[in-house]
Amino acid sequence: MKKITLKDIADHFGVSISTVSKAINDSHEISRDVKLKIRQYAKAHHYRPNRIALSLLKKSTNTIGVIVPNILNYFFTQVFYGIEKTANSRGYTVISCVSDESFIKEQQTMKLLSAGTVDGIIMSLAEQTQAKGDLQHILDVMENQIPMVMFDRVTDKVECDKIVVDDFEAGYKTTKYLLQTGCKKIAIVSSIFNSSVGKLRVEGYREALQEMGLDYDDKMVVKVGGADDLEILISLLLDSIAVDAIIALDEMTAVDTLNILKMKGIDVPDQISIVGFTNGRLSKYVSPALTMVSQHGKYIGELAANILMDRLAYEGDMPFTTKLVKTSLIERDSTRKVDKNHRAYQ
Amino acid sequence: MKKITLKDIADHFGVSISTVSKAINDSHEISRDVKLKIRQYAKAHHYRPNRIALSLLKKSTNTIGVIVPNILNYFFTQVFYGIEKTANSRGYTVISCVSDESFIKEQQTMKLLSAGTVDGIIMSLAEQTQAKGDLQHILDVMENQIPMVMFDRVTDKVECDKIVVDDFEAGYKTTKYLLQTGCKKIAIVSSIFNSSVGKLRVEGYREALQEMGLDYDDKMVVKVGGADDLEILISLLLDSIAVDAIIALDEMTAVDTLNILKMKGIDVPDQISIVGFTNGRLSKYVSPALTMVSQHGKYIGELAANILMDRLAYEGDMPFTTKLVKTSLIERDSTRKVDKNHRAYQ
DNA sequence: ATGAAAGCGCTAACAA
DNA sequence: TTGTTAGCGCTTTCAT
Repeated sequence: MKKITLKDIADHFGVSISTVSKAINDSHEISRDVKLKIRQYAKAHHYRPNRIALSLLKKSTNTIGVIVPNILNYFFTQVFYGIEKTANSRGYTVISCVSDESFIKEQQTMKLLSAGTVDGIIMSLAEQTQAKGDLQHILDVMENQIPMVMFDRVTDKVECDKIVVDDFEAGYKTTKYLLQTGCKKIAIVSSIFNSSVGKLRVEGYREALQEMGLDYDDKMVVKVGGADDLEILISLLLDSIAVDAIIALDEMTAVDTLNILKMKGIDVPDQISIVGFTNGRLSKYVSPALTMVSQHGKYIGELAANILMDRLAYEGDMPFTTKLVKTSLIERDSTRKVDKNHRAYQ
Repeated sequence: MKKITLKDIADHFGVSISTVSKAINDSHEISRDVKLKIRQYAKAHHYRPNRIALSLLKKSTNTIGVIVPNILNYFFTQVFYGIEKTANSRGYTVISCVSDESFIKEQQTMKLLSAGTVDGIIMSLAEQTQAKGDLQHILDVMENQIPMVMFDRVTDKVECDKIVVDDFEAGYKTTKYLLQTGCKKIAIVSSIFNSSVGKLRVEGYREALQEMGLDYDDKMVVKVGGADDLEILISLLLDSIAVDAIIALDEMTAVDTLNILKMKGIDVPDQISIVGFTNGRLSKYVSPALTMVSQHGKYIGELAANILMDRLAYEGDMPFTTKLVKTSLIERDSTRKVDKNHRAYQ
């Protein structure tokens, strides 16, 4: 059985296409019996109005496009999950694309999506794009009047709705927490030093140190690139400075760091505390279970989808908003307990 | 700037729409200079042909729909990643949907996708659908001439291309391996006893036992539902039988089981070996690192996408195929080393 | 070399 | 109550 259209039904009953259309849309203009037999026939033959034709006519696709940098990253998976669920519940379909942290792929994808395929876009910038700073492809989309929500990795150069994790506060809060547990020499291991997110966390860290009258030392911020050997970098760090805490800016690095320290016979958290970013699936299963910063990925996804769909539904203009989502520190066993006396001074 | 169409360009130059269309598509019918100025103008104004209009005309959307039961499950994330990458490289867009293991949601999603939105579908059945056994919605899609590839959780009731993990062999191989390491009392902990996948693994397990002349005991197969407390179920198991190996049918359960055994002061692997299914991100980070069965998710995704797109590109009919993808056992530290003498007998 | 017209599947204003 | 027509944006014959 081929796909059935209004025309097929019209021909079958010898009526006009518009009669069939009206009958199926339960118009009052159509007589009881005609309506009945047409609807019955349509149901029997699994008639479904062609969404493409509808989209062309209505100039709206009921579809939103999502571009995430890396779907294998649990944070983005969670965001995507939140988006999909929310969009779905409001009758939208989701086209999902992965930029794979590549500028070119992001650019191509934006072009594709802005060619009438989606009503709006939710995205987080690829690392390469952030490093490069070329955002023309995104500005083009905005000029095309396609509403967009950016989350997590955003940029000031584009005016649109944004949802950002309060990464500055997260860096600040985490550092403060470690200081409260009595740590003094806090290092950072970052695999995302090119992204806004990574930079903000480091700034928050810096602020917390400064507030306590501690010096910021560039050597304490270890940058790990794809090809680098984390073990060597950490060894170098530990050899030159008596570190007593490490903040890892992503989950994998946190776990890797933990394992490296364990291999070196260093006790966690007695000798060195570890806090990791992005509370995913790994952290609670390693031992000691890692204290982590949760970014509430699913919530961010829901929020992004709702903001976008609200804008799509709203006639007239809405000002752009930027929502700041706070992180939560999930205390587990890779950090010492907070020193009560010390805390009293805060 | 609003979205620009062929008509806008035609009006601007006082030519016909078809001239513009031809110019943009670099037709030889159009004169050098007209072509040049039109193309230039189009580029300057970011003209992009409307994909929806194209789809309607060509009766093909260059889009494939993917339905996975649970995107938070790393296996499915991997498959999705493979699909997205492959589809993209061949010029296809991916609409991704999550059934959330729900029959209703799967049904709705199928309807949506089959309304002309996609050229083909890749899917894995929701657990509820497998339990219920009602596949009408899927048969409808096939009747609508929409090519489909099912992977992992498939069904005999639908004729289409399929990719299945050789779960029988995986269960068999895993059991055999444990026997070779000297284990005799092997239990299974399953959270997916309703799915074809779960059943096949248990059958493979059974076969391996039988081959060695060992009895299959129903009590050795522990079924964990969502509300059940794994710890209690494992305690009950261990109290009644002197188990020396446990096969966990998903990664989370494997890790949970490991932690429960450790808490009970049971040594892994000396007292009890553990093998888990689906090699994800957790397994290698826990200690002892878990021996796991890898299902090659990304590869399955690539394969599914290629099979589907090959079929879409092919004129004339192709017979349906079912590919059986073998699993790999990744030996780590939660199992004993294979007993060489024992192996000699195999 | 350029344009007119038909048509993909559908809805909606307007006629009958 | 039913039908005719136009049009969403595009390509593709078939004139001109």
